[in-house]
Amino acid sequence: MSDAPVTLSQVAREAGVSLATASRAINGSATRSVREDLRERVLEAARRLAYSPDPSAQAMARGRTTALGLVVHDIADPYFSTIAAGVARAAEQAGLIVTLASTEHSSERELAFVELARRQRSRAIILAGGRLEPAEGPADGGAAAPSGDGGAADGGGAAADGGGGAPASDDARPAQGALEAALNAFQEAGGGVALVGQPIGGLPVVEIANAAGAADLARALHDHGYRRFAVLAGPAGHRTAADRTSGFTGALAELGSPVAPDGVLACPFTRDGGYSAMRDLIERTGGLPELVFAVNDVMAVGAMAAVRDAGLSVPDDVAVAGFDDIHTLRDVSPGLTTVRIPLAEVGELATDLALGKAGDTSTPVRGEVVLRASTPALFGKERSA
Amino acid sequence: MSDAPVTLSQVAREAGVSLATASRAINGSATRSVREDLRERVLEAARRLAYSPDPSAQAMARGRTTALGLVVHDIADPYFSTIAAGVARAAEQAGLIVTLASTEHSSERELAFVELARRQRSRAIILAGGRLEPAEGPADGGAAAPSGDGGAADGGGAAADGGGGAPASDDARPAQGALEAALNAFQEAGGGVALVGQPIGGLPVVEIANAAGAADLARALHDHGYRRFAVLAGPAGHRTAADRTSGFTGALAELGSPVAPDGVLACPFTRDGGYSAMRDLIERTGGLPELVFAVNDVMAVGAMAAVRDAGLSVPDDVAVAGFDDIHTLRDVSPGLTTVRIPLAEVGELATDLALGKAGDTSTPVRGEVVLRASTPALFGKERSA
DNA sequence: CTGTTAGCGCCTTCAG
DNA sequence: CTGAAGGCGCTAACAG
Repeated sequence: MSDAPVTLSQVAREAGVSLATASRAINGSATRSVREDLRERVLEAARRLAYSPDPSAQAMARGRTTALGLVVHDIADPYFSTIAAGVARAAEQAGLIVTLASTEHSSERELAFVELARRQRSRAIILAGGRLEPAEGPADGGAAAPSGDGGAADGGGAAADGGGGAPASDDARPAQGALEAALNAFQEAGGGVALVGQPIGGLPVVEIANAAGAADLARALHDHGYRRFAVLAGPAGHRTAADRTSGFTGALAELGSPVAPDGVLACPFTRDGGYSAMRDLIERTGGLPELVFAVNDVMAVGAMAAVRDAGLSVPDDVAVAGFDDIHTLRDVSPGLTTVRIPLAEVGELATDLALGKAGDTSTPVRGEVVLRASTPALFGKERSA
Repeated sequence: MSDAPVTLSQVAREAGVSLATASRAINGSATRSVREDLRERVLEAARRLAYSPDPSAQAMARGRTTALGLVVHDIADPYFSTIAAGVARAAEQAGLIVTLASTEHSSERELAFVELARRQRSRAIILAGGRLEPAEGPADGGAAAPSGDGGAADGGGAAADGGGGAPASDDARPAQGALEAALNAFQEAGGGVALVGQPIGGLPVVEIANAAGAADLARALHDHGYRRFAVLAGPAGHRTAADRTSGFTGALAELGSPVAPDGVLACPFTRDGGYSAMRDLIERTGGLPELVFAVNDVMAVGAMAAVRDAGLSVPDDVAVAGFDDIHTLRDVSPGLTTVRIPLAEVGELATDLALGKAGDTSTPVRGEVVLRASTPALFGKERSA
């Protein structure tokens, strides 16, 4: 069965019309219209021959592709893969092909992909995940903490959502600037852009109300009777982490239960980061706080593991809360209190935004506090100091 | 900053050579070679102008794209997203762009994507995820079981918005045949193909030793003293599920501890499937088995949730084991005994295979049994009958 | 309303 | 070894 791809001209010949007519019949030309019977004949011929247009040719002729670029830090991370699912769905609905780029946290790759998208004339590009401001490596605060079993070597294979922003420092600025420039160039070239997380320059962004969500969480926990908190705050310079941290501590300060300065621990945005930070907290003299808020679920799960490994219990010895409500983690035990972010919807929203189907700005996506067993209500009972 | 993409001819002009020479200098023509100084000049000009070829144009001129199609059932599923991470890495290394398709379990979409890949002249295509053998729908054994919190619906919500396709699928069988045909056509058209999971026709496949892994697991558990088992077997007709089930039960039969026929429960391949099947098992008269093997980790986690919701404990009342060793689930408590499949490597392997860099056939990927706290060794102690 | 004619950006025979 | 010319499949001005 030789299967040399069917071309439009073959369809035209089969239908007995000219190439142009066939083209117009198939993708309803905006300007010219085609007589009904002819169009029927063309469509019929196309169907018979199983014709399907060559995207590359169309792209070249039209000057723009049918591709939507999606760049994430790590597609294996549930945070990103859920967003990707939303993007995939919306893209398909829009008749676009999504090209995936998993940068593995390299901002160089990220930049390269944006440029690729531009010269490839992608219809739009979606950037999920934040950029770190300071140098790249130092974020890794503590040593990786292996869990009981020899886990797969995946050090960072955890959540690393959002995060970007610009700490007023002047170092490491170039990468950020280059990215912004590339994005702007892409946009000027007619491409749609959407960021997920925090803004860069004035580019369209699906903002996630990190601070507000964290503040809501703080208030809910305070209502539950918690007063002494600690925060596993993620790496310095990580915008998402910083927003969640400040939203949380800010709300508590207002409630009169401020978090002590040494109650805010910097650590990697990963499972291992949460694990080691929690371990440090446990080993510290002075006792545990009543509740530890990890700025994302994956870190929270790492923290819970650290608690268990220390022979302690969640929530009896310390309560734990996270952020994101990663679906795959829905059944950890005890159930993890968190702030649910509708990640798949965020992906769809970002797609619409990038495609200009959602206005220029989108309303920030607000999370919803989900209280579970990891943070039971405290009825007057106090914990050891 | 107007940024009309730089074309090759601009580079040629800048370098003072002809278009042809520029082309040859840049992508080292196989036949003709270019004088050193000229090539230098061209390369220099290209660099200065930040030239980068237009993939669409190249694709059209060369007759093949630089795209690698990856089609998975659901990119939000950690199983697939981990494979995707491997594919993304290998593809980047090979200089290919990966186009992602998340079919949401619709074999029509799957087929459509394969055909898209063909007419789009993708360099290669990777299909991950098992196809169902018999009919499609009946797999949905039990009703979806919501967990404590109102989680996102995850049960069967799949091909709901299938659009208005014509394909009146009588008995899903044709879909399988059509898929195979499409894949063959793609291959004959010069594209590389790689499947992940089980074979289809004689196509290249990265096989996962599901039966062997499950058998290893069964033996390990038997060594631990377990004798009475049940299996949450996934949907009927699901090849992967069936292989894992038969591997497990087969090994046990050999060991003299066969699983009773009614100890094998069909259910969806999802978290909710595992949950409801386990609930059924619990509500059944006759008591629980010592250990329940769910054919994948996500189901196992659902099963553990069901146990907890029934006021029982894992592993005190019943031990649970899964399959895959999903990284994100590494910290569930108690630690889940499972069979580790190096999913990211599988993705890389599949990419190499599809690109013809790994021979025609690959050796099956063998899993590794990982024993954790969900299946403690049984030292003579018996459980209620 | 339909057909003819240029290209899109690049690769690749062909001459020179 | 280099330059000129043709064509990939399709769309979009132009005629007719």
